[in-house]
Amino acid sequence: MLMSDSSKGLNELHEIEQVFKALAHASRRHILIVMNARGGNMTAGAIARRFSCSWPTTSRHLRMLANAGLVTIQKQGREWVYVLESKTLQRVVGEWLNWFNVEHPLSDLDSIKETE
Amino acid sequence: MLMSDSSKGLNELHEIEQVFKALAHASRRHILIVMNARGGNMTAGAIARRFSCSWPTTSRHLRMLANAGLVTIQKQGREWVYVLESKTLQRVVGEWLNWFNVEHPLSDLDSIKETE
DNA sequence: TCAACATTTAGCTAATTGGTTAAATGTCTT
DNA sequence: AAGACATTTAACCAATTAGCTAAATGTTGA
Repeated sequence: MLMSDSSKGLNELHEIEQVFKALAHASRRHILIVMNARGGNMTAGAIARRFSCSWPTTSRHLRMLANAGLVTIQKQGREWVYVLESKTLQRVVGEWLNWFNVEHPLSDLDSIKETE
Repeated sequence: MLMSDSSKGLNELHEIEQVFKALAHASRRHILIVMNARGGNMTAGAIARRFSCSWPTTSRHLRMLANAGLVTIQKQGREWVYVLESKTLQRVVGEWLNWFNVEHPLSDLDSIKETE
């Protein structure tokens, strides 16, 4: 998909937003860790059985992870297989974190007016 | 402070929880980025002036960042200087993220049938 | 086609969060 | 001591979130 620099910037901001919101809840972080430990692929049922909350609640957590791009879904018959997208997780969080490694010239952000 | 292994584990979980909750809001991530760009030290006023929301709102965001250990406070006269703790940020988020780099022994369980 | 299965979606409520304005706390200057 | 200054805390309200139960969707197999 072609897009302008500013659209790309907005999309990146949106991605960061979705990812950090998804990571804000302990259950969702836990789901990612469990999926990772089990090789990155699990059915919804296998995930839901590991948690004490109801299936619909886990289902919604999974949807939020999917919206953030941290998992993808592959329907296989009547099972839905969730696939951990650890590359996306690494990229989005890692790149954000990297801002705090680099020396940034003051002039970069100094002129930006916050408007939120 | 001395503590048992399990207490240490609980404290680490608590730290992760606080940090990811703090990072869940765009304004708080923004505050960290601005502080970093300005060298890691800013007064509450200098921070608050950059945002369009009211001072008490920014003040609360700062308190949440402080509770997570991502900033510390140094009172200097009538000014409160906030200090970015980028080491803590790097350590907590980086170590969590690192789980998704490593091959975990549990992934051997992948071949074991889950449902029973 | 019917029933059992795997899972999500709908609809509701309780708890949490983020925003506001007004009052309070503590410091500096004269 | 008085008043300006820097900032937080208190109290309140609106929006969002996370949990639940019940109903719906789509799949498999007799």
